Amino acid sequence: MTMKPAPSPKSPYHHGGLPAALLQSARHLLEKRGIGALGLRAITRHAGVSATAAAPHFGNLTGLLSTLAATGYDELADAMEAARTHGPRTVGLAYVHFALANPGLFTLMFRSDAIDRDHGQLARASARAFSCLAALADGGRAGPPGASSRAAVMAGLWGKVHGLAVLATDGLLSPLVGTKDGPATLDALVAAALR
Amino acid sequence: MTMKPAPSPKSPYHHGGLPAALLQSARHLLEKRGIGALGLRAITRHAGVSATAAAPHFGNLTGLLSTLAATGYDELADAMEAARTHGPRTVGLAYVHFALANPGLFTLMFRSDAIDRDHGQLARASARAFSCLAALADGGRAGPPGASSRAAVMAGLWGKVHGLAVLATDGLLSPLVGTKDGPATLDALVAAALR
DNA sequence: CCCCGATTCTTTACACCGTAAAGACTGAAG
DNA sequence: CTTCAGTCTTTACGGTGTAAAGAATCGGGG
Repeated sequence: MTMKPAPSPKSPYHHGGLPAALLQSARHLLEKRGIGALGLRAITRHAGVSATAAAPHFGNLTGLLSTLAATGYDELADAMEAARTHGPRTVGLAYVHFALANPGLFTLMFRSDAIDRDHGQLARASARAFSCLAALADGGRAGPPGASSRAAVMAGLWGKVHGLAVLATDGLLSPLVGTKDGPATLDALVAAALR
Repeated sequence: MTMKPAPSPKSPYHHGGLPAALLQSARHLLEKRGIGALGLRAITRHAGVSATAAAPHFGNLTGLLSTLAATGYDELADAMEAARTHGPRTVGLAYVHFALANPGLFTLMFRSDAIDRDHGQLARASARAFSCLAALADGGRAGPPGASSRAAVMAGLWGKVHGLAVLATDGLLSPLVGTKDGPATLDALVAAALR
């Protein structure tokens, strides 16, 4: 086996880590200039390669963005699993915190017209993230008095958490912070709403 | 005052109701072919005018889409106000029902990178729709034992309703219907989750 | 060692997009 | 009748995603 030769930045051919570099450039543009700046030409330009250099690795723009969204779902699942050790109530907070920490990526992960939900890597990663929520819903289900179906409590929990995340990242919750007798920060508002 | 001459479809100039016709074409394309098909050229082509005919009325594509989104917020506010007479609990259902009945329009209404939230007509209409939810949150607030702040119950209610609407229109809730002992239809799932 | 196929990356080209600019046409007011 | 403001068309420009063909490089089998 040959040691990886620490990609020399001078050679124009065989970049060495182009896929990772493109994903990094895409994520950088996504968070710095918004989702509207996520063009194939902008990404490749930022990575210093020609406009069609992504095709051998990702096929087309949708493939690249789907792979990027997959890494987002992986990170989200990791965050939720880590939060589960701090008690089940904190995993909803972890969901919203991930969205607020990576607003562009979170938005991309739910842009069904920009990504391909059948993309292998993306399908696997999103299934893992969603199963975290399902496990949480099962755990939080009380005895038989409520008698809500598994699907209903899952939808209710996911809906509330996801809605708060979407509204918060879109800035639509900001008018509610700082109001009289209300929470002073977005985090506090979300935490209070999740009770 | 002169009677409006019932726009003759033969004269190429002075269409008569171009703004309304363009909005109708846009909405048609939006629901039939998805939000990705909402291009200025596609809309004007469908309306039978040249590609730049929308500029005098809407300025640019963002202006047209913002106006379309404004009509969506108006319809949503109407639906919620109508539902309020059937008891406060049904207005959340009205929110989700509107999203499911007009998935493309609902998606557009929250695409902050495709519309201009400062657009006059849009800002007015969305403020009206959001104030309906605020009123609902105020009405549903129980006595002092809960002691949740106004902002917190507003965020919780809006978040849950909006999250269910978004997940449902994106098809992410469909895998939950028809499961063992679960609701058989999307509507039933949403209604159960909103309890 | 050499060569050859597979892979990576570049250049070129094409169709499409949003929209700025300038011209043709129309309705109405003076 | 004249004029003017508003409407719609044509043309043109820079931008996009990506298909196609060529140059450069790597890896493995003679």
